[in-house]
Amino acid sequence: MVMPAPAVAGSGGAAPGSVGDVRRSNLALVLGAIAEFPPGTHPSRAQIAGATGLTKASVSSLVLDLLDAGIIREIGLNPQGRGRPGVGLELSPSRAVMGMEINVDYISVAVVDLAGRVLLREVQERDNRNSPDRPVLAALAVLAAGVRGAAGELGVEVLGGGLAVPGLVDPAGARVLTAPNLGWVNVHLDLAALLPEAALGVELFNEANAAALAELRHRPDGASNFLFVSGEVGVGGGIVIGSELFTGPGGHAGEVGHIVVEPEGGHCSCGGTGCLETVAGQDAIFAAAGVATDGGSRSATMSALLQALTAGEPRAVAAVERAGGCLGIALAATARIVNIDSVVLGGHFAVLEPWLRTPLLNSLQKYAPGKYASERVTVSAVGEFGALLGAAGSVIRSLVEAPHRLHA
Amino acid sequence: MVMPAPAVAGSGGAAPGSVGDVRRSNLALVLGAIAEFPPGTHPSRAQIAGATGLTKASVSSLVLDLLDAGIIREIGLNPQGRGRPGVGLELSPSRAVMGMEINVDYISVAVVDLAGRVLLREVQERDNRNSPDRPVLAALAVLAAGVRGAAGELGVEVLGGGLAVPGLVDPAGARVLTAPNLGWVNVHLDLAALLPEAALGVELFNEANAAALAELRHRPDGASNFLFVSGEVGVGGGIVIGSELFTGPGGHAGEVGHIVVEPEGGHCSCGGTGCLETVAGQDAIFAAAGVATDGGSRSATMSALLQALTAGEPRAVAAVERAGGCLGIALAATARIVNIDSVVLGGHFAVLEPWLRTPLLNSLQKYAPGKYASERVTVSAVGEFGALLGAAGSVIRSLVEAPHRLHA
DNA sequence: AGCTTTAGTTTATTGCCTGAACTATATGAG
DNA sequence: CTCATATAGTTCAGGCAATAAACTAAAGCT
Repeated sequence: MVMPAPAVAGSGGAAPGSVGDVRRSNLALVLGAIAEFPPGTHPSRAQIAGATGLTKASVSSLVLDLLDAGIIREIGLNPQGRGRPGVGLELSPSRAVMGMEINVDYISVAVVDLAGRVLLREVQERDNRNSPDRPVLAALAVLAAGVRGAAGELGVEVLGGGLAVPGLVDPAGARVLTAPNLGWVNVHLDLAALLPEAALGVELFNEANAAALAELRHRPDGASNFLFVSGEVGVGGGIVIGSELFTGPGGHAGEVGHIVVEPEGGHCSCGGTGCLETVAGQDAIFAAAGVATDGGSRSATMSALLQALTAGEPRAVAAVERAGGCLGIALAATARIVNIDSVVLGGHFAVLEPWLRTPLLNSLQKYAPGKYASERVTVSAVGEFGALLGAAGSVIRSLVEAPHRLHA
Repeated sequence: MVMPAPAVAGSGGAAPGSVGDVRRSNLALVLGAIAEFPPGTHPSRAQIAGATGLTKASVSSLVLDLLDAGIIREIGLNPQGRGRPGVGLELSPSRAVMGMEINVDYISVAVVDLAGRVLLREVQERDNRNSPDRPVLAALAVLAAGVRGAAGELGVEVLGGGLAVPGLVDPAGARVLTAPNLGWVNVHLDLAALLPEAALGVELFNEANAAALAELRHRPDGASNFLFVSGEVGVGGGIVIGSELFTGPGGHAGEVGHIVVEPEGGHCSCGGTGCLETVAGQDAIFAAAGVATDGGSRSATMSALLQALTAGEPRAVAAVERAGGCLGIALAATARIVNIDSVVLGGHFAVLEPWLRTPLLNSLQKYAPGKYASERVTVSAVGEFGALLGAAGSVIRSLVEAPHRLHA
């Protein structure tokens, strides 16, 4: 069940294909095969040979490199009727990466081992709205250092990290171009300070994109093509195509929150007019539903909305129905442009799904008939920690795709 | 100027990376380097070595294979001041592919040599509207056979072909899923019959996608990321990202004609509501402008529209302005979803550009400020033969990317 | 003519994968 | 208990492709 088209020159450079590239490519192929085995099952070298098409001899040699680098380890035996049992292999549980998230109401970190298990997680409530970047990053660094220390005591080495933020990030690296709800514009982050001396450094992700990757890993239906819609204060999106995040040429694809859904609608913080976010963002829904309570916490307001919906209060119901209808228009456009037929609702869209679903499906039927089957409109499987887990998972994945970056 | 990230296992299969894959990858790398040199300049082996990063020895060996396969040939000498002159190389002018197109009002074929020169072209007017597929394909086969014979007399061998049709095609191959203006639904085409015994067979393309690829090849600005919008009876689109056609997971990305631009608008032939095509398709514009002449030819109606516009007739001007405004809404959505910042107008959008441009730019400013610079909204460089040339070019390109399919 | 410069080829070396033979370790039959 | 069988994993010779460096080829310059 492996099937990646093995590319040789991993690191995207202009290097021509040479013989050594084959080694790198096949290291990633073998490591990817190990990573893709179902959790709990530990493939043997022979099984990997079967899955990848490489010979047993090659796999043995490649596995040896990965063992030496400490990326994988041998674990137990796989008896199988007759014959010598295979030696189980798994991604090393003593190597890990750190997922980190900065959001409007909190900062959080998690340590995830290479096999994808969450070893530690810590959330700190913190009002980051309109807070400058440095103190936020300093607080995050303290949190990260503490968790990293705890991981060290468990004998786990943190190799690198991923940081998710609710805004557009510079795909090249360490710059947040705009994060309206944090009040950040073109902010350069000192990512290295978050995890000093980590072998792989820290990568920066858009929150919705990271959450989309977490969905990819945890989807029960195993979908490999979908749009993840993240409903927070803003409305974000992450497009997954062929089990890869699709970011577009500039790195900011999937901005479903700013698709025009009401040409004569209101102004948006992005400068546009009639964007989905002006109808279906949290603030917009709260206001339209009449539950906005300035000063109150966001989760309290959400509780009030849910209560109003349960009570069948017309204003609340109408607000959510309008949001659902407009979400449908945006998803219809997405289906036409990137030819996606599957949607995962996250954030408040997941919470409000019982009330949102029918107007959404009606809208999709009206504007993009036949493009989305109703069973392809689903709710997030990972919940509120999606961005955190996705940021970590993405770093693991990039290591799996280029293991030579670590020793070897 | 070469820089493709060289992938080893070209043919997408599950084959693991072996040593021989390096050879295939580098054959494509060398051939690509030759193909990308400006027309008229013929690179030497040494120049290719510099461009690709391979050593002179490797290039010599790879070039020998390509010469043996007849894909390239040596042509003249490149003196350069001191030193031994290099031997020029170019894609073989005695090998060619055939571009073919079926459209509403005509069928056409062209023979294009591997260097991209159009050797022969033939257009046959024919009313294919609501014509069944077999007679159309039979007529096309006759036209193709004639042109192929003429090419043979020039000493040119036709290796394969590409066929462009105005509808959604099955990415796997030979099926037209739906072509509303031909009246075709789920039609299987016997492509092999078009070019019997051609080494590479015949590939099927969507018309707008093929035209987008032709734009890519002929753009004066060298843009490698853009949306091509094809205005015909229907409105189609082709998305080019990183010099590659982006087709999405199902193969039908870029359907800009069916983005919702007027949520309370009219019904569309696709079953949707308020699609761009209902406002900006040729029939819609003609009707709104009051120049619809049933029975008259399409080009006569277009002339009437241009005359009305030049005369400043309010109804015609308003129709085009409305189309431009709605086109802006669709392009705004595209910018958000795939993060594209450049648009090429084709078909009637190119013809109407003088009247369309201002309302389009105003609309983009209103709905997606900052996403498209006005100089990134341009008119097609290839004109009406885009689909034809693009279909041929795409087949050449696939040969360049996998030269081992031919002899070698 | 002879020096310099650049193009292209030849040769030895290296790295990696493959295939086949070989060793290791389990189950099951007699 | 022992031997046949089956499967896992390793070792070793062979081949292919790229590299580096030396070498040959063909021009201009003095």
